[in-house]
Amino acid sequence: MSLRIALLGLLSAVGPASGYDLAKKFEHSLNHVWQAGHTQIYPELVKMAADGLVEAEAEGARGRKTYTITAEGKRELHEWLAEHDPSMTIRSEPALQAFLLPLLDDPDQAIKVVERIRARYLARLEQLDCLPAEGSFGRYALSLGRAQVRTGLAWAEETLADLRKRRTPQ
Amino acid sequence: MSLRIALLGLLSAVGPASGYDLAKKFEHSLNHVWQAGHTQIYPELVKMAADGLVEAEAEGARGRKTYTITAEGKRELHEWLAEHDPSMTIRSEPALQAFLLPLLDDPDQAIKVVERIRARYLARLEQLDCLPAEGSFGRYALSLGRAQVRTGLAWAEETLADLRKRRTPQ
DNA sequence: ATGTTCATGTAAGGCGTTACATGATTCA
DNA sequence: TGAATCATGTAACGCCTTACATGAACAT
Repeated sequence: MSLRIALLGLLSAVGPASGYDLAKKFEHSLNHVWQAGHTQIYPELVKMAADGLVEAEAEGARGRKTYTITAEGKRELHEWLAEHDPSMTIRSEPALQAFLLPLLDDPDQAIKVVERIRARYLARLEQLDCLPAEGSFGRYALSLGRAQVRTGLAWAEETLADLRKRRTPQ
Repeated sequence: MSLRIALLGLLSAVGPASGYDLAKKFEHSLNHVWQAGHTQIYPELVKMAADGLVEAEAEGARGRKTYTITAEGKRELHEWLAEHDPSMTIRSEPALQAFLLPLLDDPDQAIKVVERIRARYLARLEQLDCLPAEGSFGRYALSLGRAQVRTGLAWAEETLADLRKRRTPQ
């Protein structure tokens, strides 16, 4: 259901757009919040049009279809935002690897794992830092996303220090 | 694939266990890292047994089946931990709501949304604080999980302060 | 002419959620 | 006897990923 909401939110924020545009926006502005590729977005827009949440406008150059949010779509969006209790479901592969770390007897191996996690967080942080302020629309989510990644990075640094201390007790 | 890994990790850490046990462990120790209910776990264990990663032992009382990790299972687990580049895929409903906040013109409405997010993070933090040290097996993941939740909570507090300032400019 | 970007889709298969369904054991 | 807990599963449906497939327009 949240994919719909994300699409409605983008349409509401940036105005009419094609599936292609929305896929780009996803990558550049919602990336740290929700993920979806064009193969998920195109069919979903068709369903949303069938449900009256968006309207497909006349095709333009290169088969381009422009979608616009409807009043009904805006209503659904606002209702979700105002009423929906956000689920705390989490599936984090870095955290799963962190969970499994004690299985590695060799501290050097554990260090390698954490170094890889650290590199991933770092790359992600750089990616977020390059995001355009973008009319500052996504500012709240961006500050949350950045903080979360920085937290992951800090955890990695601390854990590395800890593991290195254990490796060389003296 | 990660569900398998999580199950192999638990079996490796706590020894032979039933699907029921594993579902409980999931809830009490992997909760902030990965989520899965018994309806996902039971069929997965059957598949894993077919793939030779675990062995189902004789049935006990009340139809209980005990699973043990095999050498092949341990190999897969260690390989994943050592080689797998963790995916950064994230789908966070709180963050999606944060993203959409600027759509609300009324600051009071925005405040309500953030207050609900804050309450959810707070509840989650209390839940984590009640977790048993549990032989401290999940210690690294727990510290990461706690830090992540605290970050979300801090974001909510800051955002509330910011929104309240905007509401009453004087 | 060739490569890149724009633009759209389908299909198969796996992962995840919710609802449904059953029955034994233990404790009050 | 009745309620709670232990213990297992199936089915339907929806969400997500990966791979496949097509073609127009534009820049070099």
